[in-house]
Amino acid sequence: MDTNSQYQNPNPNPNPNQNITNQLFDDSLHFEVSDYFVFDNGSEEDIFVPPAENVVDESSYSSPVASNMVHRTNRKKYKSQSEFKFVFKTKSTIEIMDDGFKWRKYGKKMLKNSPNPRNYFKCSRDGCNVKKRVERDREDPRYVITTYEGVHNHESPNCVVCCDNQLPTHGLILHQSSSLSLSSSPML
DNA sequence: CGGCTTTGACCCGCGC
DNA sequence: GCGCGGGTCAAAGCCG
Repeated sequence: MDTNSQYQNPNPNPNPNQNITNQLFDDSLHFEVSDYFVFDNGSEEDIFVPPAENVVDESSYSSPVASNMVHRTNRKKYKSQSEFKFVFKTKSTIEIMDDGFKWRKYGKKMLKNSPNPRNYFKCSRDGCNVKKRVERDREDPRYVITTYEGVHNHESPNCVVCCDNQLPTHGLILHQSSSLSLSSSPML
């Protein structure tokens, strides 16, 4: 992995879908972030929270600790693990959006009671254990549900604007690559 | 040839 | 205790 090239390339995503992504965004931003949810204990698995409950709990901002990341030797912590989690739902025609970070896909799973597969990604940066899950809303396939777990310990390769007035540690970040990312901690 | 995706198998938490 | 279901691993194949 040539990590240096990531930082030089404003659009590091090698995914073939990237071409589609850029095309879509060039074509009048066919997506919108509809909802987002923040969980800090990994205790909430049901991401289909009614919109009225889409409240960002300020307690979630209490300094996410990277050391809570699951070590490979302690695999299968699952729901009991305590690490930062951020879920948001996006109205999009594509599933894999470029959020500025470089992800490696490591799994795909068909879920029960859902016609759509769930895709599993890890941040490909060495030492960064952030994970991301992407799936289509089983109730409304027009929406893509993205779940971030963990905290990036590095800066996004192509961060342009950080709007963090209301989200002190989880700012929305716009990228040159035409989409957005959600930063779960102060960039290190 | 290196990096990435795919995919089947395995692992383990949780509910019954 | 058992089975189900979700998360992860890792080998194989693909692609630039």
